[in-house]
Amino acid sequence: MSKNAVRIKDIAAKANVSVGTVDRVLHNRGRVAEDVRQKVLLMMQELEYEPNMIARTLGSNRTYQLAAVQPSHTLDPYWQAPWEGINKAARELQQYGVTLRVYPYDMSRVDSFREQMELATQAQPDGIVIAPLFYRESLPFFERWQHAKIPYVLFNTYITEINPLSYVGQDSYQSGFLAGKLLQFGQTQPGTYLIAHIAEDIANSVHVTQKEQGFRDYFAQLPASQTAGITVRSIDLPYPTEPAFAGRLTGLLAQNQPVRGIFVSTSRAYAIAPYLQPYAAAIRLVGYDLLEENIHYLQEGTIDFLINQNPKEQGYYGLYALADQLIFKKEVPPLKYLPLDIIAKENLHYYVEK
Amino acid sequence: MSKNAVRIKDIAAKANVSVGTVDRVLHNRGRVAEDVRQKVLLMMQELEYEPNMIARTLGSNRTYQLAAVQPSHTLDPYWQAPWEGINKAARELQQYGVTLRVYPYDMSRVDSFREQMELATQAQPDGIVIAPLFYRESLPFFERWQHAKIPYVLFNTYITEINPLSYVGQDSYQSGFLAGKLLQFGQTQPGTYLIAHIAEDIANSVHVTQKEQGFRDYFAQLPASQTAGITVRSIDLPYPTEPAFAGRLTGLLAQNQPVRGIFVSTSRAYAIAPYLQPYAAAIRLVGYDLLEENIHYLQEGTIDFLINQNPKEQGYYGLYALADQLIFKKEVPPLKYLPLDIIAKENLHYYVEK
DNA sequence: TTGTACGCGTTATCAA
DNA sequence: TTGATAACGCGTACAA
Repeated sequence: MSKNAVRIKDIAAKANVSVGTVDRVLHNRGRVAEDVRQKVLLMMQELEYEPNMIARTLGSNRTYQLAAVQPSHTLDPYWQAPWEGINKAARELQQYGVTLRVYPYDMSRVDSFREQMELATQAQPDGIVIAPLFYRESLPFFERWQHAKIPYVLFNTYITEINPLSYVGQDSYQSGFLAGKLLQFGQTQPGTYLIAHIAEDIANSVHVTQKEQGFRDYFAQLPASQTAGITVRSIDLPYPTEPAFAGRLTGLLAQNQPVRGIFVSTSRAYAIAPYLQPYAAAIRLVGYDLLEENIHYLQEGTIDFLINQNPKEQGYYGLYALADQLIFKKEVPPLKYLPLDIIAKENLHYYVEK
Repeated sequence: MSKNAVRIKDIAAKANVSVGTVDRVLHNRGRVAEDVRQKVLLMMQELEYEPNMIARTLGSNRTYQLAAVQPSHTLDPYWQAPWEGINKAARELQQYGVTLRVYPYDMSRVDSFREQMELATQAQPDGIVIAPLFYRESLPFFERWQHAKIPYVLFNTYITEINPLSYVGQDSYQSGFLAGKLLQFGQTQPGTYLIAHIAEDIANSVHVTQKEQGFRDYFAQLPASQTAGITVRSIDLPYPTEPAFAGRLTGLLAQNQPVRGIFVSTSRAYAIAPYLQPYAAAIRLVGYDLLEENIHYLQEGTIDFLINQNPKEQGYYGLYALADQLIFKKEVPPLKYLPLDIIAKENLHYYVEK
């Protein structure tokens, strides 16, 4: 052991009290005379006491029930990754007495969300990680948790006006900005750049709005010499399976001013890719996330870049934020932005491996 | 605690022996009858015993002296990051009894390398992480370590023909390939693409050779329609401070066939950037690593992309590989490629923050 | 308000 | 070749 490990016992000796007393001031359990308290506190500072977390978790038989609320990973492929990240963290934290319960909801049904949130709340966990895709429906639960002093961590979707322990995720605005660069970079011809929202309820999704803002701001900040003849448009598309989808899309592509690039604001770039194949490299396509379908079109060349939001890491660090707070008593940053990885065909395999 | 945690005591009871005996078979300490040994082993399997690492490290007062050998972070800015990563890991591992000693060498002096390697070896550490920039001079030490059964982990620079516990770093070939894409992407005009080696002893550096190979292969795999009129050349430049440097470089830029892009094979893109400023965006520049000088030119626009080799993570995971082997008895993958992050002005701030 | 003693799961020592 | 038993540092009843 690091030779100079200061123990609770050392403080007790130096302060002429018992280890029980030191323990009480250490955890503010009360029942200790003020003057004694001060003396112990002083000794702790002098000796630079650092609690031994190993011994602490071994000694206390405390367990921590953590809850995770996210869209079902069996219903939507994107949510597989966060689910894995959360479970990976849970396995690592098992030896610290952590048990995890996941509450998956159907992201196409608000009532499913509310139902799972209610279940998670009823279980009275010691902490909650949540991807709050439904804005309005989330708020009342946050209030209840705040009142019950249950720490909760947001991931994937940021919601202002509330005070989570932490938010773990990507900076949507910056990712939109970056998408703009990837579409326009090296292109000199005039034409149209599209941002496509596929089956999104934009009004209820801060997320997508921020991406669009970033995307538009990229073009706005370009020098005038480069923006001449360039149009930026946003389009709303229905679910890819709807009959209207194909018609709407091909209509857009057949317009007078040629389309130079399309930025898909969600992970559904694969739905657009087949329609771009006839245009070969003439229309750039940038989207999000390493779904199997996206990977396919990236390798094939129709999708030029994918922006990876590190979904697995989002889940992983989300749960760890709770552990840092509850178990390790570390300071938890209120905001943890994960890097936006730019993935091209050539560096793809690094990401699919892990 | 996970209620059904099987303890050494449970095995002892089920096998009708004492915990001492179980401990002996668990660690192959010998001094135990073969039939008893088999019985205990069987019980362990039946109960699916998983050792409690927390209790183990608390009980054993073992300490682990680890050594790190890398170029001095005060002499070359690149090595600041790995140094930080190693130290971060060391801090986290402190409570597991890990102490770290760093042996920095002057990367411009072979004798300094040999000297520090000798010191590290003399200290008889329990494990070593090393960035072996000097190929030939490393080999004899690896042999000594192998003989002394000291596990060692390579990072940053891969050396074949030896058997380290693990290599942590980037895939040089792929990064060269990727650099090719970033230079050529979206460019249609004919011209020259350069790969510049600045003050590199290429013969003794597998590293750089692999980068060049990847770079050339990128252009080789392009469809013929895109490679017409394209030349790929490699150039060796002296130290940026040498008088010959500027002359050589400006001579290259003034040639008949216009230069479309330059790929700098090391972290010294900043040395070339000033000479490209007159050409504005006409010549793309791609390099490695987030050094302060590189960041400056990236923000300013002269450098288009930087490939980040995750140097901090290299150090961090390098040390952790040793800990996983020695302390946590986890399986250590022989190869851990870190992602090649593509960094543009727009996503820069994620990387400088962390 | 304070101190004592035992338990957490494992390692390590020493006696049998 | 075995089995008790005291550490490891801390939490926590319970007694004083």
